[in-house]
Amino acid sequence: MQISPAMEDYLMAIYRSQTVAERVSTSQIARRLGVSAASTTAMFKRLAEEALVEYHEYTGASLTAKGEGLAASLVRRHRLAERFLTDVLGIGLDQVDPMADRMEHALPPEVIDRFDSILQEPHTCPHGQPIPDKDGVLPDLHYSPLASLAAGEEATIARLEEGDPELLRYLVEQGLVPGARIRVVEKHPVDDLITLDLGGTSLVVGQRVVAALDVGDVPAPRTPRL
Amino acid sequence: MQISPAMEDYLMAIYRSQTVAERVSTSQIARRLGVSAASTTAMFKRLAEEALVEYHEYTGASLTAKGEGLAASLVRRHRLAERFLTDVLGIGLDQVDPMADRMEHALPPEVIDRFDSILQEPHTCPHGQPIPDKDGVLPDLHYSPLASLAAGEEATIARLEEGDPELLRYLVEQGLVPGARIRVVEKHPVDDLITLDLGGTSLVVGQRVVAALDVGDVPAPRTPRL
DNA sequence: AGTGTATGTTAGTCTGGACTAAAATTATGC
DNA sequence: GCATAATTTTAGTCCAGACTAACATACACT
Repeated sequence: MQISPAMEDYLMAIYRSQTVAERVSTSQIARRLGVSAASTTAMFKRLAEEALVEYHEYTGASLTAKGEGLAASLVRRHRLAERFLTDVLGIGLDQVDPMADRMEHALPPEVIDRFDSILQEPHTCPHGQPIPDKDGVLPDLHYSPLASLAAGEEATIARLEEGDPELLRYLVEQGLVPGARIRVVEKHPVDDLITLDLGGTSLVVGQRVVAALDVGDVPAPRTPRL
Repeated sequence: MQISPAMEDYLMAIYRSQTVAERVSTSQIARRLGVSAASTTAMFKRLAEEALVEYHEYTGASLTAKGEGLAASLVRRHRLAERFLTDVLGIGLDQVDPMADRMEHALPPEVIDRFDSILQEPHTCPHGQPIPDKDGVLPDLHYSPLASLAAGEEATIARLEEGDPELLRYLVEQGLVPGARIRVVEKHPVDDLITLDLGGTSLVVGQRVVAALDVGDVPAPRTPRL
């Protein structure tokens, strides 16, 4: 059978929800995709028929090797599309995720390959999420959470969580994007907030909003070669 | 109501079939889209409900002003996508039409606008078909059919018919693409064939296969500005 | 261990877009 | 001008993918 766009959406959602071969629940995926739990159950069954997931009633599903390979290539496609949108077309970081959601199902493999080489084989999307390589292997990026930094420490922003579009728009507006250099001014353990200095301006954010990278390997956009 | 991808396909097909406000028949569109006549009838009705076409039973449909405007923007999107695929990604002329068919429904307006400016507002697709401008107005390109040339005359290829993928592949392989300079060696009126000289090699083609341009305005690919 | 709440699944429905087969209409050939 | 051919429309079906409402299971707490 053919893999439909809907099946691709579910596969990606499972891939992104599942940490090291854990089962993923119906409601988790339903929430992530904005879909009813009943629809998710139905799709879990279809995916199980295709041997893309292993599904056990009432206890969730996990990707098979086949499913994981496919999902990795779909995530790769999505993240390369995002990189292309920002780096080549100059579209804002806060706009590319929904655009890539729309576009990804329609991008032929040849186009993805061209994106990859034009962008010089990037290993992160513009938000800092890792891009699986052609064999589905994720680069390991050893980021530290912002919460792990002590007051006074400096770091380079490496990744933003993609969950909340509203929040993302705000962070981009404030300049808190991958590559930005920050310094921790103060930590507020009680309410889980943290005060940052960002090139002179000061900013208060949640400790889980961004991930910091404390080594020199900044995933900044490179100039595409054409 | 929303315009679905299927509706877009039908609108484009009608737009491309209809010469100056003529009615277009059910079977014409069915053939073009590879779909049954019954499906086309059903869609004509849906489009009529949206005031995108004027539909009269048994005698066909024609685009309304609203439908024509929308169709023009869809054709624009398709042809700009093709130009992008050839000029920026370096994909072969004979492969881009089906790719653009897949991609077009998923390309947001912002992306189309970026394509347009990166490509420096091209007025033809890579096959030489005109690209409507933002107001839906087609550039008039005054090409002469190949059949109109006499033996000995020279011309620049301006357009290829997109109908037959197999034929298109062959022509591209032979180098008979927009921008190529040719000379008519001999005309065979009986079997409707014509012998061309193409930079030293000789080639026999049908008289309606390509359109020739006898002025200097060659729609060659330009270097994209980035 | 039993019971209440969370979460999951089943059953039944809807919609868009395709199909085939049969009926209706228009076009064509003699 | 009428019979037949071609085209178009209708009627009925199917499938994917969503939904809601009702039922089933699992988990958590006393």
